Amino acid sequence: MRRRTLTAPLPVLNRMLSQKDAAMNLFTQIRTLVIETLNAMQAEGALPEGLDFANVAVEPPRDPLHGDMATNAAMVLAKPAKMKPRDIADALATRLGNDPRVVSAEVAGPGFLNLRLDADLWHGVLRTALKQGTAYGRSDMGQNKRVNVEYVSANPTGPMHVGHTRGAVFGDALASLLDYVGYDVTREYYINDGGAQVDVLARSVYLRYLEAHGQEVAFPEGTYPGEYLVEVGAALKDKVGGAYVDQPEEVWLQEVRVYSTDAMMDLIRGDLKALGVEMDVFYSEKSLYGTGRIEAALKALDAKGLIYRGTLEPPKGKLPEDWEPREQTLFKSTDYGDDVDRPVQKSDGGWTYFAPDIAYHFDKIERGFDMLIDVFGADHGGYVKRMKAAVAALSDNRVPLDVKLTQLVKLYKNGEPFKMSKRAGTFVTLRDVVDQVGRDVTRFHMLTRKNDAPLDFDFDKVMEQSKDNPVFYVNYANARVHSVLRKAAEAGMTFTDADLAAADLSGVTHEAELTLAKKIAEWPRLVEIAGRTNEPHRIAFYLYELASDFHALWNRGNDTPELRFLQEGNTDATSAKIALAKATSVVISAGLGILGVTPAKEMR
RNA sequence: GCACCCAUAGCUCAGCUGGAUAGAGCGCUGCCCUCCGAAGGCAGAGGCCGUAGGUUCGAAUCCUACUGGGUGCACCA
Repeated sequence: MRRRTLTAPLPVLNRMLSQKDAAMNLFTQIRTLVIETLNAMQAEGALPEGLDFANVAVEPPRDPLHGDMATNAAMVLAKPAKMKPRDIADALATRLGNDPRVVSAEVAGPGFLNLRLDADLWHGVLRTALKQGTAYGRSDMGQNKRVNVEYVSANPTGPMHVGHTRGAVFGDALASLLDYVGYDVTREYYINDGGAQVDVLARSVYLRYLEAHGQEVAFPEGTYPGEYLVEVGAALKDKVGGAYVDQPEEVWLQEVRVYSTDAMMDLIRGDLKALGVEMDVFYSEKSLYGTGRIEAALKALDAKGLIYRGTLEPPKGKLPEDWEPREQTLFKSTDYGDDVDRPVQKSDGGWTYFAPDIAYHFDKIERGFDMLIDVFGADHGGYVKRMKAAVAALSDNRVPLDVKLTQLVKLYKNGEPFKMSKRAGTFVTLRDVVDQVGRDVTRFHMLTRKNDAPLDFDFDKVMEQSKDNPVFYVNYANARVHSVLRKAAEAGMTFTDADLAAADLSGVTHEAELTLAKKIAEWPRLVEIAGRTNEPHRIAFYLYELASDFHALWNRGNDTPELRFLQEGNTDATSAKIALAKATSVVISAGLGILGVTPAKEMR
């Protein structure tokens, strides 16, 4: 059966190869062809038995002049097969050349095999994109595994600021990306409402409450003087009247804590909404206290012999002033790759912040997730190892935890650094950013950099309508497609995607057109790479390249009328050209959808 | 002192589970356009991928050691 694939007619081949790969990813299709051919070669004795084809790759060549796709098969197999790479490559080339999809197969360099593919394959890609719409590129790579993406998790002590914004956008895009490649994704926010910072919040709100009662108040060190608490204090006054005035903390602290965190979470939910982020779960840290959850998690670790009483060595090189040896309850995280064991209980018997975090991740494991992802700010980098250790220990290495760190956002205004200072009140919040530049621009721009690289955000530049601005450039490409569709309709030509998918595309042959089609063919592959690496920024970069190829073709139309999408008075030719344009738009829409950006149909 | 992240063109950055002559934008140089297919186009110069070793048929990519930057380092979250 496998050998027959070499001589089977094209439609049969396509059907056979497409079943598993859903026919969407041309690269995996061709890779399958290569593997099948290698199998056939083994059966014929042209290759020794027992070779591992896992490292055989089919990739786009760096230089398009080399062809459409390249495979490293000969080089990877040369050693285990005890053959010369050229010999394998030659034999493989001859056989692949017999496949109707392969126009030419040439050996190059040290043993690369460069393939040129029949133009109809690229046309097929366009048809697939038009038929499947924004589902084109979806993958079953995730096998419906359940993944929990925890992101934002800002302390409920104030509005979200720019740093949170990046984490929110990144986490949200990552979650969408994973959904797109076939994971069952839960978006989750961990509310840090259990620690001492909530007491600080409560006291700050209390001061605003007194202020609402006409008292003169001062905000000592260690309280939050932010204006945003004024209305919370006033609202508290409306609720309880003068009940807490001049009362000791025992009377009001618990109540005000709850009241304040609720108010802050309302604020944060509003911020998230403004950014278009919708969480599936808000998980309260506080809910872990006094419910036995923390104790249960630590007991699970204890059962594995990972909890003990001990005294840590002082950190070398930089001894804290008030250092003194202290016996604590420790988690033996060094068994799982951490540098030192970590305390879970303070000397006064209370939990450290790490304890509820362990319990929280234990809870995620118990909820049955196959994979966990935490998105933290880069300043929490030192926390990664212990968290991974805890998850590894609690799940017996079954549940992988990937921690993604987001680097700083540096703000600029017209090229000048924009200094932030909480004291001076120039504290830039998520709302400031979204209100000024809009949700889409914010989201896209936040993803134009790898998560662990610092990001420049210039309020003016991100709004610029020019090629220099990726947000604009990508949207502009999409707008141009829709402009063509509108113009075509004015000229009496309207096309549904089904019309376009059924159109005769044999006229789409120009190099600039095929370049664009090939870029569209790369989309499913790119998505899988981005999904595998948990790197949504790759989507943004790809979209920029796709837009660039589209604009290049568009510009060619200025000099070469045959390359214009709109061919006056020629419905057939126009439908083929527009199929290409619309397929581009489909991919842009799919990509922007993952990033959480609304594709623009026109520029204003 | 230790750990983690980073180091690629003058600047800001991409670079796929290791692949061919390392890419993009800005800036620079030259040419073209100033046409609503508009918010420019085309071309060119520009690189010891921080340094030194190692693994490999093959390294910007993996390993080791350095150098330089960022972050974090017991009872704060």
